Amino acid sequence: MESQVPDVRKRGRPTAAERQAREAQILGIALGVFLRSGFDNSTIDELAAAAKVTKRTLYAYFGDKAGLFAAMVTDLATGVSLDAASDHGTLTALAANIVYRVHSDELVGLHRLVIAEAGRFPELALILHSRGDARHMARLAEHIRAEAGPARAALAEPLFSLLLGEAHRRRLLGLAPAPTRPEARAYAAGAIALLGLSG
Amino acid sequence: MESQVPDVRKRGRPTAAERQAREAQILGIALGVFLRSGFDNSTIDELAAAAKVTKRTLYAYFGDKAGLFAAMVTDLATGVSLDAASDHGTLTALAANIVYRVHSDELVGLHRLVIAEAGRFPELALILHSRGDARHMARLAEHIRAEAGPARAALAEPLFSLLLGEAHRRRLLGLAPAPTRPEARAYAAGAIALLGLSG
DNA sequence: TGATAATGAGACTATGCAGTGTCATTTAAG
DNA sequence: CTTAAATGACACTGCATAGTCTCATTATCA
Repeated sequence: MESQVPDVRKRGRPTAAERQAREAQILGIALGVFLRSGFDNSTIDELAAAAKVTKRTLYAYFGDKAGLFAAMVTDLATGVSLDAASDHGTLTALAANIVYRVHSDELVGLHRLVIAEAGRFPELALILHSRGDARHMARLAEHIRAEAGPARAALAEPLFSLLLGEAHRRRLLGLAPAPTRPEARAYAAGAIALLGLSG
Repeated sequence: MESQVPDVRKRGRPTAAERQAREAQILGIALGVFLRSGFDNSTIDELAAAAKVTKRTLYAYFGDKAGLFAAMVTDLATGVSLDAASDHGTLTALAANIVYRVHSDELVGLHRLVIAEAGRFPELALILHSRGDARHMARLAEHIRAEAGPARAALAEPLFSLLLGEAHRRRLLGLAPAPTRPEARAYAAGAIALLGLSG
């Protein structure tokens, strides 16, 4: 799975751009490792090997294991909020998109990690929530305001809860696979209808 | 916190009843330890000390650390379903009760533990879900059938999702304290009204 | 009353792993 | 061209901890 990582193992001083790129690549790979094994069961050696980097470099970049983990979560949470910038279309389309993303293996895994380590890294929990759930609800509120009037904007939160729903709890527990696009669409439409937001 | 544990440290062969009682007591104490520190960060020595028992006894009872953890979750999940047997009153009362329990420190912590270890102990996730969420939804469905007709029994699942809602996600992330009884009641009433199940 | 199951106490082993130190090597920067 | 930053390679230390072993002791059960 890590075999397609370009082995740019090099010596000598890298340029600023190279260094930044390398850091980003390490974070991406660390995500994969942490998702597979969790924080405690991922070893520094494992992380270094997967990223094709030596331990020394990891420590130089991130200080320690916790630092690497924090950097990874922060980076990913930021990315999550960014890529959600595709903000056109109907409420239903937006909702379907949110369902699809929030139930994805990647985001469910990230949630699992942060929930598991919420005691050790409380600030990461806050970051994840504010850049994830809170953002999604804000965008839902905007769309509801536009399509159904400002009076109903308060329905954004319950709608979001329905978009996650029982299915998301099962996802967190590892009891169900990620939904397909059509399934996500249907799920979203059902939730919207239930709250009388269809028309 | 563990100081009120009766120090029944004894030698010699216990009666069958004593042994069973001791086992139950160990499981209860193990829950507390695991909730505080998580699975990986709880040590066998810590668990043994808290339960006022030697390591030997723990290994004799549960085989290994994972066995102790599994026994604890199973035991607690069973207890959860049992104590929910107070099954009278209105739908609103039932819902308020569910909200209160599901958002409690104990159950939230248990969920956190099982979510964190879902990879290592998938069967525990299933146990927790079937004896927790699934049971709650079934009881909601019964009450809805009785109060609003069988046609609306399908609303049990979305209702349950609303009863957890954003608040529960914040609980899992450690971002909010457990609700008080009145807060739970208000929360439940709001969800029920939203789905038009009030009258 | 004897045989033995069960436990306490705690030393002991084995292992895994975070984090550091050393040295050589390469290359960006000035 | 010179200097020093950055990295690879990897040995090494130190610690935490899961699980085992030994021995003495007590109480149950037949």
